[in-house]
Formats: sequence, structure tokens, C-alpha cells
Amino acid sequence: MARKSLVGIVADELLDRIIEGEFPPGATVPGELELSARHEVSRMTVREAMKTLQAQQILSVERGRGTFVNPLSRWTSLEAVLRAASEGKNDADASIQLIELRRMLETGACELAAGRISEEDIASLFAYVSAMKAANSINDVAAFVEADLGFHDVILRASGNVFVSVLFEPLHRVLEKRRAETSAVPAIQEHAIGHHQNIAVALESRDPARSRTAMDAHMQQTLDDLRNLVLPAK
Amino acid sequence: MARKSLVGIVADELLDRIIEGEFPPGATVPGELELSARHEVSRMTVREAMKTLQAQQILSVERGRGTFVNPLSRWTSLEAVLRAASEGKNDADASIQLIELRRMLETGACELAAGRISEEDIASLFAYVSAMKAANSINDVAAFVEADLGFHDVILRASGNVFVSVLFEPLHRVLEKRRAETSAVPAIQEHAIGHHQNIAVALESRDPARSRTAMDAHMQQTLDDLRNLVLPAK
DNA sequence: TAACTGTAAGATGTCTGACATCTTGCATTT
DNA sequence: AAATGCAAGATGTCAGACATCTTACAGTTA
Repeated sequence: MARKSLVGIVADELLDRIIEGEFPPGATVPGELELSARHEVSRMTVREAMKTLQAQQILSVERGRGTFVNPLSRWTSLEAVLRAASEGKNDADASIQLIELRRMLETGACELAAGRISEEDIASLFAYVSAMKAANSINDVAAFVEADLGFHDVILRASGNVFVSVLFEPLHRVLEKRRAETSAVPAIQEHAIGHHQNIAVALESRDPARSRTAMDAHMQQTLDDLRNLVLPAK
Repeated sequence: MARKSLVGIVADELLDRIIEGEFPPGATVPGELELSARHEVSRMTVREAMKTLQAQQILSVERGRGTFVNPLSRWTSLEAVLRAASEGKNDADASIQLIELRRMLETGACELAAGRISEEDIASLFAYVSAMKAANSINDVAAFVEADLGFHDVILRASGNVFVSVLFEPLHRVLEKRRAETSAVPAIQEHAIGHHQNIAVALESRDPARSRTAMDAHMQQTLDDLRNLVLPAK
């Protein structure tokens, strides 16, 4: 992510200082003039940087008094929270918590989708499974990941719930890199194919409980694979 | 009371115009000079307003070309998406989708919490249930809602998953008003007390499946109450 | 002494005008 | 017809100025 603008740089560095604990929740951050001196940029640039953090509820401003750091629980940016959560500590823990979150949303969406999914979407699910098998047989990791993502995306959309997609999107970006690592292991690819097949069949039966269970099994497998095959490699 | 900053006003109005379809996804919004003329504010004010929308991934900027509207699926602000979702349609549908989302997160958090919750947290759960009973007997709606919220908050924190709280916070704000309406109905209060009691007992047993089921029943009841008692009143 | 008041300092909010840089279309030149 | 150059329009950044709000503190008054 090539953030080039000065505003982006200033915002990033200020967020880093917050995350490192230099400005704990409730404290004020330095004034606009002080920051503009420190970064050797104009006050307007600092203001715009602050605005981006305000929009994510990381900072709140009280005119005449100063700019304050909000508690982490109020932040609305998943990426910022992720940065904070992986700071210094083992990011293994953060990885696992992200999967837990993904599990909630995906199993829930799958359960909803069972009652709402269209014939076309079911057909495309099976098409994605075939694509995964084909990619697996010729060792094409990129194609495998693409089919995998497409499969899950169909289910999220089929859930008919806009908000699920919205919350899932940043999660998706965050997990993308780790997903590529995971899918590079052949054994995991085979696990995944079986699970996706089961999920597609369950959704075809339009049984919510069964669909949920199938997705849950897949998520459990993903969690196990992460713990056993990916994290130890670090 | 409507004394918002100029930046906030401009950002709000621009978002409204986007939501109303004046600038569909992929289109450019008017340039900074044009907007500053329209709103009779300076260009810097417009820039700061745009920055807040950029930070929420509602707009993306390409230097030298213009500022473009992102598809709704990329927006990271639950509140903005809610505004878009309730636009023109009956917001009953949006209400129900929000509860569906809440259900995913709360049942998931409850399942996780079963394996991690401390003795103190269990004790405070029962204390909140007692507080709900007391508030119910003296008809104190505000106290009832407060105990209700406290109860759920304990579980979310006990889940040990930071990200759940982060995603839940905006959802919480959005649902807050409707929750007050719901809890004003005596019959619903009694439903809720029973369900909360069951959840606390289930968590005390530290059985994840049972805890999940208990929370799920509560969410189902909430959904039914919303459909039967709150939405028809409009 | 206690309460009130005015002022100054420091913070954010907004405006004006200017210059820099990037993209694109179009006229000019080859 | 192709390559070049330039102007227009967009965003990025800067500088300085004034307005308004909050707070602390000193001075005034009852």
C-alpha cells in the first residue's frame, strides 16, 4: 500500500504513536501547531490527517480544549484495531481472533443463505468447487485462492444481508495474505475442497441448520490448519 | 442543537446526494471548487469534508483526475450503509437485517465466552439479572435498559475477542433507540428476564453449545418482538 | 473571605490566495 | 498520420490571518 501523500504519512505516524501507547485513551494528542512543526508540514496537512483519524472514531475533538484519543473499543476501523492488537504481542493471537470473527459471520451468513439462495448461485457454487479441483490438480495456487474467495463471496451475497458484506469486507482484506499462505499447502487444499463440496450440497438442500454446520466444520478446519501448519512455521 | 461544524454539514449533504443516487458508484463527485461555491464555504472546508468520506472508503481520490464514489460494498461505515439501506425503502427490512447481524455476533461471542468467562463476570451477570427484575417491578424502563446493556456487554468482553467489540459498537449505537422502544413493553421485559437468566445459567455451566443456544433463543425472541410489537406500531 | 468578572493564552474552526503536480484532451508540429 | 507540446482542470500542499471556544488566573466587588 503505497501511501504517498503527506497527509497519509502524518496520519500513519500519529496512529503509530497512539498504538505504541504514547497517547493513551483519554489523553490529548499534541496540538496542530506542534505536530506541523514536528513533521515539517503545514497546519492544514495536519488537520486533514487528523480528520481521517476522527472519521474512524480514533480521535475526538473538543473545540477550544484539544483533540483526545478514544478508547480502542470505540474505533470503527478494523484495520486500525488490528494494528493495535498485533502491536508487540504475538500476532498469532490476533490471527486466531480474526478467524473466530470470520467464523461468526460466515456461519451466520450461510445459515441465512440456505433459505434465500437462488438456483443460479447454487450452480455457481458447484462451478467454483470444480474450479478448485482443477486448480489443485495443476498446482495453480492463485487460481485456487480465487475460486475459494469467489465461493465464499457468493454465500455472503446470497445471505441477503447488506451489513454482513460491509463488515466482512475489511476482514477479507486483512485475511487475504494469510489465506494465500494457507492455500499453498497441498494438504489444506484437499481439506478445503471436501468442505466446500459439503457446503454446496448442504445449501442445495436448503436446510439452514445443516448449512450452518457444514460451514462451521470448514471454519474449524481452517482454524486447525492455521494453528498446526501455518503459525508454527514462523 | 443543530450547530454542527461546516465540515460536518458539507460531508453530510454530499453523502446524502450520493445516497440519493445523484452520484452512483464509479461516478465522480463535483470538484472542490464547485462544491465550495455551492455551499459557500472555502475550498479547505470542502477538502476536510471529503477527507472524512475518504476515510470511510465512501470516496476514493485520484490525483489530477477527480474524486470517485466507491460501490457500497466497500464502505466501512456501518452508519453510512444504514442510511443508504433505509433510503426510500421501509426501514423495517434494515431493522431486521441489523438484528440478524447482531445475532451472529452475540451468539458467537456467547459461545466463545463459555470457555473463557471468569467467576467475577458470571457473578455480575446474575447481578444484572437481579437488577432487571428490580427495575421491572418498579417500572423503571431506563434502569432496565441499562442492566440489559450491561449484561450483554459483559458477555462481549468475556468472549476475549477484541474485534467482536469493535464491530459491535456501531451496531450498538444504531440499535440503541429501538432497544428503548422494545424494552418499554412490559411483556417484552418479562420475556427478556427469563432469557437472560437462562443465558447466565448456561454460561455458568461453561457449556459452549448450551450457551450459544440460550443466546440464540434470546435473539429469536428479540426478532419476534420486533416484528410483532414494535414494527406494526409504525 | 467568597463570588464575580475580565482578560490573556492556547486550542480548534474557517477563510483567502497562492503555487505545485498530476492527468487529459487538443492543437501544433513534424 | 504520428509525435509533441501545452493549456485546462483536478487534487496536494503551503502560508498567514482572523474567529470562536475553553480554561486559568488575576483583579474587582459584595
